[in-house]
Amino acid sequence: MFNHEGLPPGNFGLGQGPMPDGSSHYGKGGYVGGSAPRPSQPQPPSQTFFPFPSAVKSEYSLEGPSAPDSSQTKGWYAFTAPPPPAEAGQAAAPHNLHLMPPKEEDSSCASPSSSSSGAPERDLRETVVPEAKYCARPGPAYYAPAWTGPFWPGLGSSSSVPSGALPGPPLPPHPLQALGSFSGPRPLYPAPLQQPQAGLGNSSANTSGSSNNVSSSNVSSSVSSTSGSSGAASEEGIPSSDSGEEDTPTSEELELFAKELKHKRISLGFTQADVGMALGTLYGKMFSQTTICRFEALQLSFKNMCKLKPLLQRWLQAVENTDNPQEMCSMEQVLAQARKRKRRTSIETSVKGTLEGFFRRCGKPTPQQICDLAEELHLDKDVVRVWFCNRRQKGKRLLLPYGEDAEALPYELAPGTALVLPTAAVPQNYAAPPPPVAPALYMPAFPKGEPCLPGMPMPNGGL
DNA sequence: ATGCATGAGGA
DNA sequence: CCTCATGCATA
Repeated sequence: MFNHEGLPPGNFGLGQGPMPDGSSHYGKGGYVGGSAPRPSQPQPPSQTFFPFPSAVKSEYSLEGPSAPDSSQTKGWYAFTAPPPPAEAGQAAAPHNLHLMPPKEEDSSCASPSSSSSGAPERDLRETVVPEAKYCARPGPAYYAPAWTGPFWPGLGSSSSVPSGALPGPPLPPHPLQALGSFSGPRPLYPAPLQQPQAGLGNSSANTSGSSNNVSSSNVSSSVSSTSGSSGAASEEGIPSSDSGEEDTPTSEELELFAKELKHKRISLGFTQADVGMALGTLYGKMFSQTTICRFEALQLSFKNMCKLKPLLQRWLQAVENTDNPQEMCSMEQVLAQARKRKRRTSIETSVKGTLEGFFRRCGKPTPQQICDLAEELHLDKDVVRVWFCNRRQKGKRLLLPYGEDAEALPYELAPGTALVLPTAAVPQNYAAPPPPVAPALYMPAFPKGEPCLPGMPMPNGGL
């Protein structure tokens, strides 16, 4: 049963790739272990590597019910000691999973027998943009710290960071010089609004109105919390380069802004991570490269885009008004939360195909179905559940043209109509409907798309 | 750039 | 348990 013949395609060459034996990437030397690119010699202070407190043990003992499959990763990051990959069994990779429908009935949602077929989801993604744009950064930003609050290195200024709550260690002064690669060090930080960066609790912005309002003496830039209902309150102290609407911008405006942002960012030689950190200095709320990336690619929810836009807008202005924008971002994240995070599971392509197939038929499987599916696929139930959550989330992002009539795009398509999800790096244009990109069909058209289970609430309606 | 994960908040 | 915002880790 375990024919794990197929190594996940694509984990070779890539420098940091996982082990070629397909045994997933657990080992990876561990960060502590030292295989990590620890700068042994003087290096730009970019990547500060912090030693993980050996104390951090995973309280998550893996051992789940399932044996380590090539595809799963049950382990939690135990920084201390990467358990030997029980490769032996290697099991998994149930290629021929017949994914039986849940014992009981349901032929409704299962039986994608034909599925497996490699269904290369987006693995063969086209654009592997060689990030030439990512300038001067030696490497990926490791560990974006949980935004530990604003920190303005050089700025002796008032930066009265309301750090009252900042538990984190004081950030060491940064040798910005390293950035020399850029123009040159110089004081900057235009106007660090030091706002009571409230919400340190990550939930800050979610549904409820975010509380990021930058209230500083001068600019009361409003981080319009478009999110909630509030929205009001914003004012425009900021003459944004392009549309400075603080309130719900239109899709086009967002799109435009995203482009502008990206363009300027690149022009100035900043990485997305830089920008994310810069936001931290300006607002106290830092964002990861991921988020910035998604913003630029318009891959966030409309609401989210609206929320972030003001922040980014302000950043743009800041860099534009300063002599040395470079420094605006020069900070390094210094530490990370050595938190235990479940190791990222690497789901095999074939398995993904199966999941995808299932998803087509049923975007919202019942817990039971999830269980069954998990069993079939030899995956953890949670992994499957999360997969569906993420898939749904992705589906929304991709299918919804933002704004209004989004409900017209149900997940389930006409039977037989293989949905060509614009999965790839299709920058979903907010305004214009994304052009039919290369047909990235993952699965052969399915036999039939039956509705999910009887009581299955299809997501579309409830969007 | 994107896949999988986490966690707050909401039923 | 879901949605949503977000991020680490990876490709």
